[in-house]
Amino acid sequence: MPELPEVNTKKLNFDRVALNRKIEKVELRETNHIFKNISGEAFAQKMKGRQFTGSYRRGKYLFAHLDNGHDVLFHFGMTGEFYAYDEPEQRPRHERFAFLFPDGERLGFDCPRKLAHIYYLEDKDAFIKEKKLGEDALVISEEAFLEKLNGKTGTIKGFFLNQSNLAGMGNLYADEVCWQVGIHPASLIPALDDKTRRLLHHRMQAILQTAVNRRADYANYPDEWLWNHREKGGTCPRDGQELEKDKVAGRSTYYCPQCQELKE
DNA sequence: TGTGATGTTGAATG
DNA sequence: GCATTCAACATCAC
Repeated sequence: MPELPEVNTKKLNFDRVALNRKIEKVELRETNHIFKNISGEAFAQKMKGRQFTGSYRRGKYLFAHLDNGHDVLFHFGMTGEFYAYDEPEQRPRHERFAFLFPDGERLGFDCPRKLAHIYYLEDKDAFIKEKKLGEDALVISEEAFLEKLNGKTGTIKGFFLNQSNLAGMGNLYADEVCWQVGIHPASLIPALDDKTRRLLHHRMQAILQTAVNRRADYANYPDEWLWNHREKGGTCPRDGQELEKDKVAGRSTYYCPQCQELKE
């Protein structure tokens, strides 16, 4: 689930449930590997009595601002998810911890694969700098995008996946952008002309904005996108060719062998 | 039963 | 420093 549009939807849910409510306590379940720079117990201690006052999404990261000036950082990995519920028996199966509010409602953080990361940050800007996290893909200017591409020698897909270039693109949206622009995901950046580079930026933001507007609800993505055809035996919505599957930049990649040109 | 899955990181390699 | 590949993290679905 969690690329930029999916995380944006999680932010909406988080804001609706958690903002400006006193946190009675944090309930800890099995949290191995989840908390990165703090123990679960210390995290629970710090949360007690606090409130979230706002949140900020950058790429796939969600920074939740606390009333003491610090931030809780959520990264959802592959399977992280918020669930809000009122009754204990509604607790999701792989809940790692939950915020309990005074009226008894809970916001649980569920993560079967434990690939999520939670940080407690006293200085979120220092964290962003340290991680070299790029600008958010939805708002990065064309100029900054071109500047990031400048001098790179790898594949365009690898560029999209590296969060220090820009933040928020993941495997599925990267395939979608390449398909819509009509270039093979393994195309090498030096071989891309200026027009193609600008088109990549434009299509990327159009796709992400549409996905955000549709709340990352895949069933409502346009059928003329690659998205809902991106599977074994799927065919290209443009020309009906059977899609091919390969590994590019170490990740499963779908593309149309007929209408996506490999530039190298 | 084995394989791969929307992510990140670190190690090893070129 | 850059880019790539691999393994690890742990569980589920096909």
